[in-house]
Amino acid sequence: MNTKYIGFESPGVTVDLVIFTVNEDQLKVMLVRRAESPFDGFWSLPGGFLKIGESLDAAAHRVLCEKSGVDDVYMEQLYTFGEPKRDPRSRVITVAYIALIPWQHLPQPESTKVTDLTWLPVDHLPKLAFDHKEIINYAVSRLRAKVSYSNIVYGLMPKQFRLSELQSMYECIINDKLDKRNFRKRMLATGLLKETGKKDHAGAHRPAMLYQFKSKEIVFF
Amino acid sequence: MNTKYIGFESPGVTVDLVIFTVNEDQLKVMLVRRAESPFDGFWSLPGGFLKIGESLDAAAHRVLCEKSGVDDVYMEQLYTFGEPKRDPRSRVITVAYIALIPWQHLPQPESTKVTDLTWLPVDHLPKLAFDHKEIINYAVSRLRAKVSYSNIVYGLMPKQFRLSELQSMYECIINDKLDKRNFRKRMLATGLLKETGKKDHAGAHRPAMLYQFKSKEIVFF
DNA sequence: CCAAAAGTGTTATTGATACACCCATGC
DNA sequence: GCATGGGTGTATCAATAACACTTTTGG
Repeated sequence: MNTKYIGFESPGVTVDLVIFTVNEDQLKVMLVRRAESPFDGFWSLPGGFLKIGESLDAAAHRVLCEKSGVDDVYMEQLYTFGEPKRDPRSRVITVAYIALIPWQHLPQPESTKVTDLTWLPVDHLPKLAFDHKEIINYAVSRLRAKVSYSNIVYGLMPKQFRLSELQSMYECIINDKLDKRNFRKRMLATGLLKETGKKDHAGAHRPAMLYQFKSKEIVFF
Repeated sequence: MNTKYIGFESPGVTVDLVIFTVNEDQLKVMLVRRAESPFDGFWSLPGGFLKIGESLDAAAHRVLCEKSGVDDVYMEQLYTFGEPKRDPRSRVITVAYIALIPWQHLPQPESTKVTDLTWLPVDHLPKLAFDHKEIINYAVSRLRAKVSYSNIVYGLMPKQFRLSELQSMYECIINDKLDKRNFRKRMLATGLLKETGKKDHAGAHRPAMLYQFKSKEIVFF
């Protein structure tokens, strides 16, 4: 207890992560199964208590690595949720973060029988622990908004990709179809992409040029 | 101390307010003088510890009322700052809020000898307590950005105003001149304003039509 | 040779910008 | 009657949106 501030008993402080990926043309979020009361057995956001001496960003990175096995992804603070009753046990405020991971970069894509971790489409979520659905909804709206005025999708793309893959990434997130020619024009006009020179023969048809982002920087349009 | 979470000693949690107003064609922020160590005598943001049972928004409103004497103003959560050493005494994380108050609505506009409260232009701040200058800079950049894609200036205008006053409000915030005809065209095109029918004879010359916002709602363009 | 995704330009519309003069009032 | 801020319209430019066919490859 923080003895310097008598009368202001400190709430617990956690970080919770809304980790997005896109797979099977769906925007999905990572959830972990709770193994204790309250909300025993419910899906919840990955999170944890802030450690003394640890910055908020560091705590978020720690949780990210623990649960996803990856680091070096796009992450930003989302919002801080502090309703008094959001945790029925005691006062806990949580600093929520958004993280983006390309599906291809995940160590174990849906493999093995990890039943305590899953990826669910954001538009069909079951009942979740605490106020986590509210947090996810807010994160989704932030992501959807930001996609339209920044190159934040960068965080969800693999190193190299076809323009058609980039387009369907946008389409998954905003849940709408885009015109192919206008999309390509706009993307190339940003100057943020470069051709790799390589072509992708993976599809069963005409090979596509592979592109990559010139830099990791997220810029606003 | 939160006995349920042994090993995760809780940091203190505060809210800090970046309260903006515009006066003398300058964007200003409210500062209060600290009367204790650390940073004794320095200017700092109004703030306070979160009380048990109090939501973050409620705490922010409480501080707002205490310091400004007004309620019912535009307020939004800004960001949560939690660097381990931001308070040299002990671990404190702070949830920062932005609030906007029309200068005309302030109870005591620079009156009396309140030497422990002041309004300073955001572009010429002295050294402040803690990381408060960083918080203000972030708040200013958020406000400047938001002005360009929302009607957030609503929060800084009195009930009724001339279009020229609205324009100079924009100009103060973005620190740039705007074209009068284009500005009026754009503002009226939003459909958010209505004429009051009244004319303002306060100036020494041709009276101006007074306008007001149709609703308190903040909308994005 | 056929199915499927890759790739490519032009036109129309809309919104943003630049710009200068007359008007109404208080003094 | 004059100084001052109030009030107005048009032409240009830039960005966005709509739209369909040919090309290349794998099988």
